[in-house]
Amino acid sequence: MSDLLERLRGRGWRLTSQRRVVAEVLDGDHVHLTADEVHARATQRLPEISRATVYNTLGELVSLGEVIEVSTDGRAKRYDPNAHQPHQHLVCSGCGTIRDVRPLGDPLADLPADQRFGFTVSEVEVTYRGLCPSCA
Amino acid sequence: MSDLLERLRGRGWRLTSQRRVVAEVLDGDHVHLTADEVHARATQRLPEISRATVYNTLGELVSLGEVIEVSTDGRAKRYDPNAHQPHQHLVCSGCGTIRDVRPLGDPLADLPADQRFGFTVSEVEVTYRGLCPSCA
DNA sequence: ATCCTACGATGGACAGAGTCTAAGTCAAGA
DNA sequence: TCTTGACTTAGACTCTGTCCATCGTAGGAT
Ligand SMILES: [Mn+2]
Ligand SMILES: [Mn+2]
Ligand SMILES: [Zn+2]
Ligand SMILES: [Zn+2]
Repeated sequence: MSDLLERLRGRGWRLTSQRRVVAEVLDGDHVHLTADEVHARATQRLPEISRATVYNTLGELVSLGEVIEVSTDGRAKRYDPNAHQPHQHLVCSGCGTIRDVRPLGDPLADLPADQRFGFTVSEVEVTYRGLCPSCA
Repeated sequence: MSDLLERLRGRGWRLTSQRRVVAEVLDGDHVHLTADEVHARATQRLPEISRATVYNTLGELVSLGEVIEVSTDGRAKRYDPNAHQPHQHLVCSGCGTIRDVRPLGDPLADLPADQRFGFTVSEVEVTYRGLCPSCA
Protein backbone atom coordinates (compact mmCIF):
# COMPACT_ATOMS: atom_id res chain seq x y z
CA MET A 1 0.00 0.00 0.00
CA SER A 2 2.78 2.46 0.90
CA ASP A 3 4.49 1.42 -2.35
CA LEU A 4 1.24 2.38 -4.08
CA LEU A 5 1.57 5.88 -2.62
CA GLU A 6 5.25 5.97 -3.68
CA ARG A 7 4.33 4.91 -7.20
CA LEU A 8 1.67 7.59 -7.40
CA ARG A 9 3.90 10.32 -6.04
CA GLY A 10 6.42 9.32 -8.69
CA ARG A 11 3.72 10.02 -11.25
CA GLY A 12 3.27 13.58 -9.98
CA TRP A 13 0.42 12.94 -7.59
CA ARG A 14 0.10 15.55 -4.89
CA LEU A 15 -0.07 13.55 -1.69
CA THR A 16 -2.98 14.83 0.39
CA SER A 17 -4.39 13.39 3.59
CA GLN A 18 -7.64 12.62 1.75
CA ARG A 19 -5.93 10.55 -0.90
CA ARG A 20 -3.84 8.76 1.69
CA VAL A 21 -6.96 7.80 3.64
CA VAL A 22 -8.79 6.52 0.57
CA ALA A 23 -5.78 4.39 -0.33
CA GLU A 24 -5.65 3.00 3.23
CA VAL A 25 -9.34 2.11 3.20
CA LEU A 26 -8.86 0.14 -0.02
CA ASP A 27 -6.05 -2.00 1.40
CA GLY A 28 -6.63 -5.75 1.75
CA ASP A 29 -7.83 -8.89 -0.03
CA HIS A 30 -11.32 -9.50 -1.44
CA VAL A 31 -12.07 -5.80 -0.93
CA HIS A 32 -15.00 -4.62 -3.09
CA LEU A 33 -16.43 -1.50 -1.52
CA THR A 34 -18.88 0.96 -3.05
CA ALA A 35 -17.87 4.62 -3.23
CA ASP A 36 -20.19 5.45 -0.36
CA GLU A 37 -18.77 2.62 1.74
CA VAL A 38 -15.29 3.98 1.07
CA HIS A 39 -16.53 7.39 2.09
CA ALA A 40 -18.04 6.06 5.33
CA ARG A 41 -14.79 4.35 6.33
CA ALA A 42 -12.67 7.29 5.28
CA THR A 43 -14.83 9.56 7.40
CA GLN A 44 -13.87 7.59 10.50
CA ARG A 45 -10.23 8.51 9.95
CA LEU A 46 -10.71 11.97 8.47
CA PRO A 47 -14.11 13.33 9.48
CA GLU A 48 -14.35 16.13 6.96
CA ILE A 49 -13.51 14.28 3.75
CA SER A 50 -16.18 14.91 1.13
CA ARG A 51 -18.06 12.54 -1.10
CA ALA A 52 -16.80 14.39 -4.19
CA THR A 53 -13.18 13.83 -3.20
CA VAL A 54 -13.78 10.13 -2.67
CA TYR A 55 -15.34 9.87 -6.13
CA ASN A 56 -12.50 11.93 -7.64
CA THR A 57 -9.79 9.85 -6.00
CA LEU A 58 -11.40 6.54 -6.92
CA GLY A 59 -11.73 7.74 -10.51
CA GLU A 60 -8.07 8.68 -10.60
CA LEU A 61 -6.97 5.35 -9.16
CA VAL A 62 -9.03 3.59 -11.84
CA SER A 63 -7.49 5.73 -14.61
CA LEU A 64 -4.04 4.93 -13.31
CA GLY A 65 -4.82 1.21 -13.36
CA GLU A 66 -4.37 0.84 -9.60
CA VAL A 67 -8.00 -0.01 -8.88
CA ILE A 68 -10.65 -1.82 -10.91
CA GLU A 69 -14.32 -0.88 -11.16
CA VAL A 70 -16.67 -3.83 -10.76
CA SER A 71 -20.43 -3.74 -11.24
CA THR A 72 -21.91 -7.12 -10.38
CA ASP A 73 -25.43 -6.01 -9.60
CA GLY A 74 -27.30 -3.14 -11.17
CA ARG A 75 -26.53 -1.09 -8.07
CA ALA A 76 -23.48 0.96 -7.08
CA LYS A 77 -20.10 0.20 -8.65
CA ARG A 78 -17.53 -1.46 -6.44
CA TYR A 79 -13.86 -0.57 -6.23
CA ASP A 80 -11.32 -3.38 -6.21
CA PRO A 81 -7.67 -2.76 -5.25
CA ASN A 82 -6.61 -6.17 -6.59
CA ALA A 83 -5.75 -4.69 -10.00
CA HIS A 84 -2.42 -6.31 -10.71
CA GLN A 85 -3.58 -9.90 -10.59
CA PRO A 86 -6.19 -10.67 -13.25
CA HIS A 87 -9.15 -12.41 -11.66
CA GLN A 88 -12.88 -12.99 -11.85
CA HIS A 89 -15.66 -12.77 -9.26
CA LEU A 90 -17.82 -15.16 -7.30
CA VAL A 91 -20.91 -13.45 -5.88
CA CYS A 92 -23.34 -14.74 -3.26
CA SER A 93 -26.93 -14.26 -4.43
CA GLY A 94 -28.03 -14.18 -0.80
CA CYS A 95 -25.85 -11.64 0.99
CA GLY A 96 -23.89 -10.10 -1.87
CA THR A 97 -20.43 -11.15 -0.65
CA ILE A 98 -17.84 -11.04 -3.42
CA ARG A 99 -14.74 -13.23 -3.62
CA ASP A 100 -11.87 -13.04 -6.07
CA VAL A 101 -11.45 -16.25 -8.06
CA ARG A 102 -9.10 -17.51 -10.75
CA PRO A 103 -10.76 -19.87 -13.23
CA LEU A 104 -8.68 -22.38 -15.18
CA GLY A 105 -7.76 -21.71 -18.78
CA ASP A 106 -8.38 -18.63 -20.85
CA PRO A 107 -12.06 -17.68 -20.98
CA LEU A 108 -11.42 -15.77 -24.22
CA ALA A 109 -10.60 -19.03 -25.99
CA ASP A 110 -14.18 -20.24 -25.52
CA LEU A 111 -15.55 -17.74 -28.02
CA PRO A 112 -15.27 -19.22 -31.52
CA ALA A 113 -14.44 -17.02 -34.52
CA ASP A 114 -17.94 -17.35 -36.00
CA GLN A 115 -19.33 -15.90 -32.78
CA ARG A 116 -17.12 -12.82 -32.85
CA PHE A 117 -19.01 -10.91 -35.55
CA GLY A 118 -15.82 -9.26 -36.75
CA PHE A 119 -15.08 -7.78 -33.33
CA THR A 120 -11.52 -7.49 -32.00
CA VAL A 121 -12.20 -9.16 -28.67
CA SER A 122 -9.67 -8.17 -26.03
CA GLU A 123 -11.22 -8.69 -22.66
CA VAL A 124 -13.59 -10.99 -20.85
CA GLU A 125 -15.35 -10.61 -17.55
CA VAL A 126 -16.87 -13.56 -15.75
CA THR A 127 -19.24 -13.48 -12.80
CA TYR A 128 -20.07 -16.72 -11.02
CA ARG A 129 -23.18 -16.67 -8.85
CA GLY A 130 -24.37 -18.95 -6.11
CA LEU A 131 -24.88 -19.21 -2.36
CA CYS A 132 -22.09 -18.82 0.15
CA PRO A 133 -21.78 -21.31 3.06
CA SER A 134 -23.65 -18.99 5.46
CA CYS A 135 -26.55 -18.40 3.05
CA ALA A 136 -26.93 -22.00 1.81
CA MET B 1 -44.16 -12.37 -30.42
CA SER B 2 -47.92 -12.94 -30.78
CA ASP B 3 -47.34 -16.33 -29.13
CA LEU B 4 -45.74 -14.42 -26.28
CA LEU B 5 -48.96 -12.44 -25.86
CA GLU B 6 -50.95 -15.68 -26.04
CA ARG B 7 -48.77 -17.26 -23.38
CA LEU B 8 -49.18 -14.27 -21.12
CA ARG B 9 -52.93 -14.08 -21.59
CA GLY B 10 -53.03 -17.74 -20.63
CA ARG B 11 -51.36 -16.77 -17.39
CA GLY B 12 -54.10 -14.30 -16.56
CA TRP B 13 -52.47 -11.21 -17.99
CA ARG B 14 -54.89 -8.47 -18.82
CA LEU B 15 -54.04 -7.49 -22.37
CA THR B 16 -53.77 -3.71 -22.55
CA SER B 17 -52.60 -1.58 -25.45
CA GLN B 18 -49.62 -0.47 -23.36
CA ARG B 19 -48.43 -4.01 -22.70
CA ARG B 20 -48.94 -4.93 -26.34
CA VAL B 21 -46.80 -2.00 -27.47
CA VAL B 22 -43.98 -2.81 -25.02
CA ALA B 23 -43.97 -6.40 -26.25
CA GLU B 24 -43.82 -5.20 -29.86
CA VAL B 25 -40.90 -2.87 -29.16
CA LEU B 26 -38.94 -5.75 -27.65
CA ASP B 27 -39.36 -7.98 -30.70
CA GLY B 28 -36.26 -8.97 -32.66
CA ASP B 29 -32.71 -10.34 -32.39
CA HIS B 30 -29.83 -8.76 -30.50
CA VAL B 31 -32.28 -6.36 -28.88
CA HIS B 32 -30.88 -4.84 -25.67
CA LEU B 33 -32.76 -1.62 -24.99
CA THR B 34 -32.80 0.43 -21.82
CA ALA B 35 -36.14 1.12 -20.16
CA ASP B 36 -36.08 4.70 -21.41
CA GLU B 37 -35.27 3.55 -24.95
CA VAL B 38 -38.24 1.20 -24.75
CA HIS B 39 -40.34 4.10 -23.54
CA ALA B 40 -39.18 6.34 -26.40
CA ARG B 41 -40.07 3.73 -29.03
CA ALA B 42 -43.35 2.86 -27.35
CA THR B 43 -44.29 6.54 -27.32
CA GLN B 44 -44.10 6.61 -31.11
CA ARG B 45 -46.87 4.03 -31.29
CA LEU B 46 -48.85 5.06 -28.24
CA PRO B 47 -48.08 8.69 -27.36
CA GLU B 48 -49.49 8.73 -23.83
CA ILE B 49 -47.81 5.64 -22.40
CA SER B 50 -46.06 6.50 -19.15
CA ARG B 51 -42.57 5.75 -17.92
CA ALA B 52 -44.00 3.97 -14.88
CA THR B 53 -46.00 1.58 -17.04
CA VAL B 54 -42.95 0.72 -19.12
CA TYR B 55 -40.98 -0.03 -15.96
CA ASN B 56 -43.86 -2.06 -14.55
CA THR B 57 -44.34 -4.08 -17.72
CA LEU B 58 -40.63 -4.78 -18.12
CA GLY B 59 -40.49 -5.88 -14.49
CA GLU B 60 -43.40 -8.25 -15.03
CA LEU B 61 -41.87 -9.72 -18.16
CA VAL B 62 -38.65 -10.32 -16.22
CA SER B 63 -40.54 -12.01 -13.37
CA LEU B 64 -42.33 -14.23 -15.86
CA GLY B 65 -39.02 -15.26 -17.40
CA GLU B 66 -39.89 -13.78 -20.80
CA VAL B 67 -37.22 -11.08 -20.72
CA ILE B 68 -33.76 -10.94 -19.16
CA GLU B 69 -32.19 -7.96 -17.40
CA VAL B 70 -28.63 -7.24 -18.51
CA SER B 71 -26.28 -4.69 -16.98
CA THR B 72 -23.05 -4.57 -18.94
CA ASP B 73 -21.99 -1.07 -18.02
CA GLY B 74 -22.66 0.65 -14.73
CA ARG B 75 -25.44 2.62 -16.41
CA ALA B 76 -29.04 1.73 -17.15
CA LYS B 77 -30.13 -1.90 -17.22
CA ARG B 78 -30.95 -3.36 -20.61
CA TYR B 79 -33.90 -5.60 -21.44
CA ASP B 80 -33.30 -8.65 -23.59
CA PRO B 81 -36.19 -10.60 -25.14
CA ASN B 82 -33.92 -13.53 -26.00
CA ALA B 83 -34.75 -15.29 -22.76
CA HIS B 84 -35.35 -18.83 -23.96
CA GLN B 85 -31.93 -19.42 -25.45
CA PRO B 86 -29.13 -19.20 -22.89
CA HIS B 87 -26.41 -16.90 -24.19
CA GLN B 88 -23.65 -14.47 -23.26
CA HIS B 89 -22.81 -10.98 -24.51
CA LEU B 90 -20.19 -9.35 -26.69
CA VAL B 91 -19.98 -5.59 -26.11
CA CYS B 92 -18.22 -2.96 -28.22
CA SER B 93 -16.12 -0.70 -26.00
CA GLY B 94 -16.46 2.04 -28.60
CA CYS B 95 -20.14 2.40 -29.39
CA GLY B 96 -21.75 0.09 -26.83
CA THR B 97 -23.36 -2.27 -29.35
CA ILE B 98 -24.28 -5.59 -27.77
CA ARG B 99 -24.44 -8.91 -29.60
CA ASP B 100 -25.69 -12.25 -28.33
CA VAL B 101 -23.01 -14.95 -28.42
CA ARG B 102 -22.80 -18.62 -27.53
CA PRO B 103 -19.38 -19.64 -26.22
CA LEU B 104 -18.23 -23.27 -26.45
CA GLY B 105 -18.29 -25.55 -23.45
CA ASP B 106 -19.64 -24.91 -19.98
CA PRO B 107 -18.09 -21.83 -18.36
CA LEU B 108 -19.03 -23.20 -14.93
CA ALA B 109 -16.62 -26.09 -15.39
CA ASP B 110 -13.67 -23.69 -15.45
CA LEU B 111 -14.01 -22.85 -11.77
CA PRO B 112 -12.09 -25.48 -9.76
CA ALA B 113 -13.37 -26.68 -6.38
CA ASP B 114 -10.60 -24.93 -4.45
CA GLN B 115 -11.74 -21.64 -5.97
CA ARG B 116 -15.36 -22.04 -4.88
CA PHE B 117 -14.85 -21.18 -1.20
CA GLY B 118 -17.68 -23.52 -0.20
CA PHE B 119 -20.20 -21.71 -2.41
CA THR B 120 -22.94 -23.60 -4.26
CA VAL B 121 -22.24 -22.11 -7.68
CA SER B 122 -25.24 -22.24 -9.97
CA GLU B 123 -24.89 -19.58 -12.59
CA VAL B 124 -22.25 -17.82 -14.65
CA GLU B 125 -22.40 -14.66 -16.68
CA VAL B 126 -19.75 -13.80 -19.26
CA THR B 127 -19.17 -10.46 -20.95
CA TYR B 128 -16.70 -10.27 -23.82
CA ARG B 129 -15.41 -6.81 -24.67
CA GLY B 130 -13.70 -5.43 -27.73
CA LEU B 131 -14.15 -3.23 -30.76
CA CYS B 132 -16.79 -3.82 -33.40
CA PRO B 133 -15.87 -3.59 -37.12
CA SER B 134 -17.08 0.03 -37.37
CA CYS B 135 -15.16 1.18 -34.30
CA ALA B 136 -11.90 -0.69 -35.00
C1' DA C 1 -75.24 -4.52 -24.99
C1' DT C 2 -74.44 -2.70 -20.52
C1' DC C 3 -72.64 -2.76 -15.95
C1' DC C 4 -69.03 -3.63 -12.37
C1' DT C 5 -64.90 -3.86 -10.39
C1' DA C 6 -60.40 -5.33 -9.63
C1' DC C 7 -56.43 -4.80 -12.11
C1' DG C 8 -53.69 -1.70 -14.68
C1' DA C 9 -52.16 3.15 -16.19
C1' DT C 10 -50.81 7.71 -15.03
C1' DG C 11 -48.01 11.75 -13.37
C1' DG C 12 -45.49 13.40 -10.04
C1' DA C 13 -42.94 13.02 -5.85
C1' DC C 14 -39.16 10.64 -4.10
C1' DA C 15 -34.62 8.06 -3.59
C1' DG C 16 -29.94 6.30 -4.81
C1' DA C 17 -25.78 6.83 -7.42
C1' DG C 18 -22.90 9.76 -9.61
C1' DT C 19 -21.26 14.35 -11.90
C1' DC C 20 -20.25 19.18 -12.02
C1' DT C 21 -19.17 23.83 -10.47
C1' DA C 22 -17.65 27.89 -8.02
C1' DA C 23 -15.19 29.19 -4.23
C1' DG C 24 -11.91 28.24 -0.70
C1' DT C 25 -7.49 25.61 0.83
C1' DC C 26 -2.97 23.80 0.83
C1' DA C 27 1.30 20.77 -0.90
C1' DA C 28 5.38 21.50 -2.47
C1' DG C 29 8.67 23.87 -5.41
C1' DA C 30 11.08 28.55 -5.85
C1' DT D 1 8.35 32.19 3.52
C1' DC D 2 5.78 32.98 -0.67
C1' DT D 3 3.26 31.61 -4.59
C1' DT D 4 0.45 29.10 -7.33
C1' DG D 5 -1.92 25.63 -9.57
C1' DA D 6 -3.67 21.44 -8.05
C1' DC D 7 -6.92 19.73 -4.74
C1' DT D 8 -11.08 19.83 -1.66
C1' DT D 9 -15.61 21.16 -0.45
C1' DA D 10 -20.79 21.78 -0.28
C1' DG D 11 -24.38 21.65 -2.69
C1' DA D 12 -26.93 21.82 -6.98
C1' DC D 13 -27.87 18.95 -10.68
C1' DT D 14 -28.57 14.65 -13.77
C1' DC D 15 -29.79 10.05 -14.55
C1' DT D 16 -32.01 5.81 -13.36
C1' DG D 17 -35.41 3.68 -10.97
C1' DT D 18 -39.33 3.22 -7.32
C1' DC D 19 -43.58 4.48 -5.00
C1' DC D 20 -48.12 6.28 -4.36
C1' DA D 21 -52.81 8.20 -4.90
C1' DT D 22 -55.96 8.62 -8.28
C1' DC D 23 -58.12 7.62 -12.54
C1' DG D 24 -59.38 4.44 -16.40
C1' DT D 25 -60.61 0.22 -18.58
C1' DA D 26 -60.46 -5.07 -19.88
C1' DG D 27 -63.16 -8.46 -19.68
C1' DG D 28 -66.32 -11.38 -16.88
C1' DA D 29 -71.17 -11.13 -15.10
C1' DT D 30 -75.90 -10.01 -16.08
MN1 LIG E 1 -11.91 -8.53 -7.16
MN1 LIG F 1 -28.78 -10.87 -25.19
ZN1 LIG G 1 -24.16 -15.20 1.33
ZN1 LIG H 1 -18.57 -0.16 -31.98
